[in-house]
Amino acid sequence: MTITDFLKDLVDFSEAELEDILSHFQKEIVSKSQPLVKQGQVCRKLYYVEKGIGRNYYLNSDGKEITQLFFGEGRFMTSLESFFEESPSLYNVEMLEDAEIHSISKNELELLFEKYHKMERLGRLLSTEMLTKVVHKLNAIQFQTAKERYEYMLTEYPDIIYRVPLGMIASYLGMSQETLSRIRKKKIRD
Amino acid sequence: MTITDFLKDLVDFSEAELEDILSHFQKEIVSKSQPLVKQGQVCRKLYYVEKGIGRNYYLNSDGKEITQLFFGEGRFMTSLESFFEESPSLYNVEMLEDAEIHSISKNELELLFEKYHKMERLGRLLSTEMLTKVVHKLNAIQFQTAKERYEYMLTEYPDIIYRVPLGMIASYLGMSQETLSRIRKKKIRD
DNA sequence: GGATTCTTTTGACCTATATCAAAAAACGAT
DNA sequence: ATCGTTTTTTGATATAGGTCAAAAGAATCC
Repeated sequence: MTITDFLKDLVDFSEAELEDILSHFQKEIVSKSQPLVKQGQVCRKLYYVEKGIGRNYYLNSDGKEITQLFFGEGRFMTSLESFFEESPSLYNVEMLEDAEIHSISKNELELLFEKYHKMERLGRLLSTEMLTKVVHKLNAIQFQTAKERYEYMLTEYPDIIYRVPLGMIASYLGMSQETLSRIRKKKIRD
Repeated sequence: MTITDFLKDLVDFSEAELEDILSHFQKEIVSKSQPLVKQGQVCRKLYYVEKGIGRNYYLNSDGKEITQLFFGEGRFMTSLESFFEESPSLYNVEMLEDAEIHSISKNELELLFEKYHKMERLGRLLSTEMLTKVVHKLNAIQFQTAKERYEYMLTEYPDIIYRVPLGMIASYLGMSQETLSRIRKKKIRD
């Protein structure tokens, strides 16, 4: 879904508003694995994923990559706490495939929030959407068995699960790659 | 912190705006454990906690209470996904002490969002604040040991940790009460 | 199209944390 | 203060899922 359609769907902007808003976004073609945000930097951009899948991840104390969130097509992506709190990012952000994204800086976004009531509304809706998404994940992680978490992933992100490496999904679900491999194997048998 | 001060701090409303907005909130004195939202109901109210501590929790398949979030003084509280998605609540919501809260219905809130650009901004700020809070918790839960999660709780919610029963904190942190008890004991020794 | 690198699977073993059960301590109401 | 209830602690035991290491399978590249 193009960013234009996406914005229109969420809030009924006039053509003029929409044009103005879109003019503040920059289209970027980024290649797989190219870092968009690095752990430790303040992330000052918000991205819309038009094509591709993004993720944010961090390196734990053993140097292992832990994926925190995936961002599919038609989603806004950023290093959440860093962007909102202007704090050093806990995460790296990258695309997992060659991708087309649209970026806007925090400053410009703030200006748009000031300028348009409807834009502020858009911001609120995106925030709450992201919030419910994270709450769902928290539910899944907190008290479910590894198998149940995998099943959650299957229903919640069927599009993503077959497009990204197993190890990333395992870390996203809070389990080791070996465990996920074994669960998946068992699943196929039943 | 009173709701009036809280709102003023976040967005610079005029006196008239503030008065109008506050007139849509209802002050409620609720007693400890009185259910505000029940699992399965759609939660259509947002609460501001002026005095007391609230939580939402659910009963898992074994009938055990699992606390998902605490809401301290000066926080907005609701059953997040239920309120935003108008879906049946996964959680019960209650106060853990006799409390003073201020409630507003979703409808009235929406009207205020329509009416005031600044109100929409307030909604966005609250949403993002809640979002970063949940992201922090997710970080803590996903890949930390039980001990590390307890330490996270100590720094993030020092006010709450000594005011609510151990079992609730344990379930909030995704561990058994016994484990938390043992961790705490060890901590005291060092 | 074979060599190289990356990803997934499999097996053996280990550990953090769960569970169960019961004692001890703290709390609350009379 | 005392009885009953709730909460916390402690000990013994069980297990889900982790770690390590190596093999098997895919993907990528000159």
